[in-house]
Amino acid sequence: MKVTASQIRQDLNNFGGFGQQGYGYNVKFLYDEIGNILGLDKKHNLILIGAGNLGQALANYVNFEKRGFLIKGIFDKNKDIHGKLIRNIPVRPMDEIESFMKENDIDIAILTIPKSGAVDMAKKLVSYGIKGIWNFAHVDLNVPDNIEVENVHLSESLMKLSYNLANIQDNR
Amino acid sequence: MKVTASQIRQDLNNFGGFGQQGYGYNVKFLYDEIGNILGLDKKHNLILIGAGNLGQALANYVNFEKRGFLIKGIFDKNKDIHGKLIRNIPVRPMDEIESFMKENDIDIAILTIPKSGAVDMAKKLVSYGIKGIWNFAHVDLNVPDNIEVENVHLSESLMKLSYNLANIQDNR
DNA sequence: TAGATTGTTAATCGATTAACAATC
DNA sequence: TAGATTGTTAATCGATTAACAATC
Repeated sequence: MKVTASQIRQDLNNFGGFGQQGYGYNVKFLYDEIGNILGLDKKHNLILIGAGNLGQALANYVNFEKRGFLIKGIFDKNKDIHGKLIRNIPVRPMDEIESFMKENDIDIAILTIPKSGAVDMAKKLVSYGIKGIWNFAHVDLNVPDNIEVENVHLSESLMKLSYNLANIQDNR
Repeated sequence: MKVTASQIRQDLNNFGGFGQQGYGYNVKFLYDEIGNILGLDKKHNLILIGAGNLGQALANYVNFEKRGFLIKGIFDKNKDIHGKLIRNIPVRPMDEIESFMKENDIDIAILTIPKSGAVDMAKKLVSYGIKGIWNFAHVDLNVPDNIEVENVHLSESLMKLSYNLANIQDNR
């Protein structure tokens, strides 16, 4: 993973001591402890905004559920797919988001809509009481400090690959 | 963007001077120069390995083409979708990858297959002469130093969001 | 006791920030 | 000339690495 032993010990020590000097780490225990540090012991109810290819891909990804991230509702502005089931969850119209959030104790929204509508949607979600946004739209959202935004900017990732490809001979 | 003016000037200075003291930056010129630094002036031919929801989402994303990343071939192991057109590109069986790569001057592969097959596929791609891999499988690939790998590990991203949500009150 | 491994302090390195010179 | 803005050097900060103590 290109991390030194020293780095791992330092990192772990920010959260406490999880091993035994001279003996080692209990891998299962350490794994669970890291999960707790990351907050994976807590359950989250999510909604998915935007049921395009990317949204559907995320909805179908089972491993998130294993980690306690439960997709409760799916919303899209396209009328043609309203009622369509994705992993047994019906696609709902956008104007039901507010009531759905209140009834289902939602704290995270996955944003997989085009960037044109993303900033406005983020504002609305905040006003409805969202706590975190997993943002796949290619824009930076402007939200209050107490709302967590985690960006997945795929175009930036691809440009990083591009840069590294163009500069291989310099690096190595 | 939570970057200071000083930081931007330092960063740009690693590549040269793009502005005029006392006057400012020519935005269009700077934008193009940054594109050149990132290697966006170069064209790349890509193949997509794995035509599931995520693969299809990426194939349908037009903006990559604008930046010079052209998806030339799509491959999947599922026979049922062989021949299916995604943005006018037919899905091909996996065993055609090698010959296709040679005939079409491919330098980047997008890996959107389950992690079980990803490590082996990466090895094969390297042996076929791939230069870069955009890896969406939830594993770390082990490839030679001169091959660029750019990882998009969505589960890590979600865990970061989880951690930040669990620790908001501490941070702010 | 010797070897191995984690915890913790100190040294080193690199990135960010601040300050100021150069220039329009 | 005054104000504004970039380029560049120096100071500060934080993260990585190295060294060693503690412990099995």
